[in-house]
Amino acid sequence: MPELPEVETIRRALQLHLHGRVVEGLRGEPVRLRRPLEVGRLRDNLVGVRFATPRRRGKFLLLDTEPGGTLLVHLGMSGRLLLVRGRSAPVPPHTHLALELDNGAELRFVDPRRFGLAQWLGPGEERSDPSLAGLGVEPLDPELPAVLPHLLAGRRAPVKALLLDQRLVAGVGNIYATEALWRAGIRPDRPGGRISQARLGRLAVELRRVLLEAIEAGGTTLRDYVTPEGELGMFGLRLGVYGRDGDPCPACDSPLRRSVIAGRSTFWCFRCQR
DNA sequence: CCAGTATCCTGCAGGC
DNA sequence: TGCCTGCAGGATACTG
Repeated sequence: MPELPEVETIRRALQLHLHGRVVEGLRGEPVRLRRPLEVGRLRDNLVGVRFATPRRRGKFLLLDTEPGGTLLVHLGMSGRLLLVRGRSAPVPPHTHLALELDNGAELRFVDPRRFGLAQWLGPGEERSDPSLAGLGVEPLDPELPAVLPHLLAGRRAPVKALLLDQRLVAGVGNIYATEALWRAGIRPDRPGGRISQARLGRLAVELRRVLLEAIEAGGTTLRDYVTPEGELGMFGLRLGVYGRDGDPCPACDSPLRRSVIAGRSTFWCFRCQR
């Protein structure tokens, strides 16, 4: 469920609490995630190494190690990373991987729906990894406004579906695509190639703004979002339209509508968005 | 190449 | 109370 801001929030927490830690042990089960979890390979490569500065690319976390190699993590819809103090804490269901750290804490990967991913990337494998190689522009990249018109040019698919396509823009998910389109005043079902330059400029600005605000707020809380420290994210961004079918539009009081685009729920204002 | 749909999973809320 | 349905922050393998 995490989108870019949630993943970035986790990355920052890991920067504080995982950076510099050495892996002393690893537990896991060979469960089928998006790709099969290769426990043996993870253990062989991770035990004894030290975590360096964590990176993010789109919704992926890249946990680099010294002297080399990377633990690649994607949280899918329901994945969480938890940093747990002490190893006697009860292990909740769907904990697929646990890294025992040299300060007595434990990094756990929990993912009930198993759409997520945890995989070892050896030095150099990052470039050849299929899901990383195809990722599009980072939406916080200053070049986004210049690039967005080219990405959408000639496309007839709904602009919302295009925003969700990680090969075009990497890191935008259902919530922030929905919110950015509302802020920009663009109907989510409008064909991507039929939006004026000026309005695409506004979309790029609003997308950037909503992502930055969400990062500032430490992500968005829907139901069960939890920071890596295991605390509920209670200071999440206040959403304008997502999940508010039938509620009055915060801008014009018209009842918000729900429709389905690219198989995903979309919320929008018939009056504000054209 | 592009657009649209089905599918992988579990948990939970709401209706009856 | 229980059972059933639909829905969930994602990505990808298909089909036309």
